[in-house]
Order: sequence, then structure tokens, then C-alpha cells
Amino acid sequence: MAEIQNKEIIKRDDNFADWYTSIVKKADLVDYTSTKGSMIIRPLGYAIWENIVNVLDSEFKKLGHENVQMPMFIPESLLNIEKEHVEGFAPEVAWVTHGGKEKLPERLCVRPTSETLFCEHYKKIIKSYRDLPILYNQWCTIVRWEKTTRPFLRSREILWQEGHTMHATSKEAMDETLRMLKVYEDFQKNYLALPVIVGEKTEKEKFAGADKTYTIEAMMYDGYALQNGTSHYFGDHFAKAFGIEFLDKDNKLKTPYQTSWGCTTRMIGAIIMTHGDDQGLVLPPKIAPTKVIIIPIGKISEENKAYLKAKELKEELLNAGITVKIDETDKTPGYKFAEAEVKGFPIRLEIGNRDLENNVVTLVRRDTREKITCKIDDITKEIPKLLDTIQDDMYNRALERRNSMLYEANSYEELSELSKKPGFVKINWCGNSECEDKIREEFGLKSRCIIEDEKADGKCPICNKDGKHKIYFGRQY
RNA sequence: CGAGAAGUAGCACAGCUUGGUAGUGCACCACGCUUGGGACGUGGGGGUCGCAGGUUCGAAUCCUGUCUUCUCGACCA
Repeated sequence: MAEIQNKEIIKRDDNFADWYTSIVKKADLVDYTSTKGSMIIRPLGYAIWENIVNVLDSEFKKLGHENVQMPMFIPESLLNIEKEHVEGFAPEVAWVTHGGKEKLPERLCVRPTSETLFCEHYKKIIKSYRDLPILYNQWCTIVRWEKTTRPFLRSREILWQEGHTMHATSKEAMDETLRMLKVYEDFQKNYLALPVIVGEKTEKEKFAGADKTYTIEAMMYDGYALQNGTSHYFGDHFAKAFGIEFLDKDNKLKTPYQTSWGCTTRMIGAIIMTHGDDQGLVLPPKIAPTKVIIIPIGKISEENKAYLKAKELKEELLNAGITVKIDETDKTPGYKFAEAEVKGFPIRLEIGNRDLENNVVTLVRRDTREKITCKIDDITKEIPKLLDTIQDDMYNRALERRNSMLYEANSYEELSELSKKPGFVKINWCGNSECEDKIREEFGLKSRCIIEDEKADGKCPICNKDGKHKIYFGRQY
């Protein structure tokens, strides 16, 4: 094989961080700008995001959520209403201080999240139990002034979705919190092929102002965790702070209960870091903007039968509902193959005169790079099947790898030993923040989440008291 | 925000030590030839050397500051 010159990708196992950055650039997902942490999402990156938005948005709507658009600015006094919330966000808020040349009487924060805006609005529109529940969502960008930034994983301007709901009872709000957590979990498993772990955050790690925070934790190829979505139960904290009340059936004034839940473009980072390989991006078929890239062998000319057939097949696949592109550049096939792999198209369809003679095409799976000969007449039948297989195989490979990096430590010594390995370590935890802090200081691990469906069955490895929860610890992005 | 590294054409880099008219490969454009894993030939276009100051007759090169990117920490719904 000729030497790959300027599309070289750092080897994944040599330097995972560099590899990630090189994929993001080589696959043309983003470009940098002159402002730190503000990235341009290029067509391929944005098309992936659009697919994520389309699927999630329709899921939300099926459950009765309605989209709204809130302002981008929050007056300081409004942000300050809920104490824990403002303390949690103050360090990473960007402020607008001037309008034109004039200093503003009150500075405005660029929303880092919109709880306060929703609450201000809810106070106006909620009067009766008949107004509840309110199930609003918005797709927007938010700003958090992060000190260290990385494309998709941690940027200053973030594309996301934030759902904010109000309910008459605490139970209803808690059900909603868990219902949306499940939506995220299913989406990430079924569409993004990410074997995620769900559970509750500890007191220390929960959202500023929430009663309970539930999280979707994905494990990347290198064993690091990526928090890939959260769902919060607020109880009536915010509602009380904002004076939101409704008249219930029993003619009594009550405070409603609230949730919020969000996920971001960080999920694209998770796709890259879970599925990508030394050749480039590998996109799960269900979220890939273009499922099939057709590469005609030979000259791109009306005289080349392979090219003419390629155009026919493109139409045929489009009619069958399969998104497809045809590479009509005059590069050599090898160049096109490599380029198609960098960009992660799930299936590459090669067609040359040799194939035509036998009435077949060559299909190449991106995930395994396996070549498959397929009869031309069967492609609209075989390609959807192959896409499903790729999707399933990608999930199963990721699951297997993740499971191979899940450990359990039953003593301080075991924890000390396992903390050196990439992956998550499960322990029995006494529930005390001090032990959580110690694990962080001594081993560099942060709590990921409390495992919901597993009971503690031993001692906390730090203080040796009875465990209250099973909990995962790990390093994070 | 701390420590380290880097910024020269779209990309990867050389040139800097020892100051003297901006280079290479790939990519791009035209034509030709080719096409089953990153071809080839000929011709061509593209850079105020990240930005701002300073030293100097003269700065990509030396000095100061600053911005951005990367790595490792700290911080981080």
C-alpha cells in the first residue's frame, strides 16, 4: 500500500487524546475559530447532530413535550434567585455588561442553562392544576466559560436540548425524571450503539439546585467516562424560590414539582471515542447522515458503464429510502476508499467493470472493513440487512469492551490496584462524601453513579463501615 | 487557572542557532494519461511567517507582550 501522506491519523492505541483530535479534524467534523472553545461544526458534524435532533425531538413529541424558545440572556437578579444554582454556575458564566457604548444598569448573563428563565415564565402561566403538567423543551445553544476546551467534549458554546417540566405532584415529577432518563438511555443504546450505564449522581456530583440528578455514563475506548446526558428532579426548590403556585382540586394553593433534562453535542464525541479506529470515524448506521458511499471504479464519464450503473444504483437506493452519495471526483479508487473510511460511511459500495460482468457489486463494511460480494439485483434487500448487522455488531463490540473494563473492589488494597487500570471500579460505598473525596484525592477517581438495581453487600473500602450503595468510580473527560 | 510544547499556503513541515527579497511534499486549478487500497507528466495559482510592540540600515529569524491550539494537572450542569 502506498504511504498515506497528509491524511495520516495518529494510532488510537499510541495516543488516544491525539488520535481523537486528529479524527475530528481529518473527518472534517469541526473547524476552530479565533475564539477559544468556540467551534464551527462542519457539514458532516452538523448532519450527525441533525439526525440526533430529529430522533430525540420526535421521541419528546410522542411523549407530549412542546418546543419553545427562551431568550439567551438572564438578568443577574433572576439568576440569583435560587442560591445553590447560582453558586454552582457562577464560576463559568459569561456576562454581557454593555449595550453599544452604554453600560447596562444590570449585567446580563448568557444562559448556561435556562431553569431561571423557565421558572420566571412558569410563574406567569401556572394558575390551576388544570395548567399542569407543563412539558416544555428547547433546542438552543448555551455558554459555559470552561477553562479547558476540546471539540465536542467541552466547548464554551454548546448545542443542546433542555426539557423543563412542571407537575402537580412530586411522584409525577419523579416519574418524568426517570421517563426522560430512559428516553436518553434507549436512544444512546439503539441509535448511537453506546452501552451506557445509568444511575443516580452522588450529592457531591449532582446538578446545582437539584434534589436528585440521574446520569447517562458512557465509557470511552480508553476507559474514561463521558457524562452523556442528565435528568434532574428538582422537587419544589425552584418553584418555592420563584413563588410558583397553583390552585389544586381541593381549592388549596400548592407548589408544583419540577424536572429538567438535557443532552448535548458531546454525544458526537462519544460516538467518535467509542467506535472510531485507526482509519478514522465509524458511524453507527442509524445515525450516519449517509449510509452508503458509492465508488465507481474507472473514469467518471458517460462512457464508463460502471459509472452509469453507479448512478442507477444511487437512484434505486434513494427510492428504497437509503441515504447514499456517489464519489464523482477524479481521484484514484484507493484515495476514495481511504477518504470514505475517514468519514465513517457505514457501507462502501464499489462498482467496476469486473463487477458488472458478473452482475455484482462489492460492499465493504466500515466497522470490520470486510468485503462482501452482492448481486446487483439484491442490493435494496441486502443493504438494509447489512446496516442492521453493522449497528448490532458495533453495539456488541462496544459492550464487550466496556464489560472488560468494569471491575469490583472489595478492599482498600483492591481499589488501589484497580484504580490504576482504565475503566470503572465498583465498590460498596458508605454514602459519605468524605470517603468519596478520599477516593478522588488518593486514586484520581470520581464517582460516576450509584447503581440502582444492585444492593450493597460489603464494607466501604475507605472507612470500613457498612456499604449503603453500590457505586461506580472512574476517570472522566 | 498552573506546568510544558507549538503557531510559516488548505494540510504536514523545513528555514530561526549565526538577521539580508519565502521553501518542500501533499492538496488546489488547466491539459494529458490513468483508475479494484492514498498513481503519473507538463504548466499554473495561492503566504503582510498568529497578532501587537521593540531592537536594527534591514526581522519568519533576536527581545517583550498577547491570542489560539495541543498535552498533563486544577476546575467543571
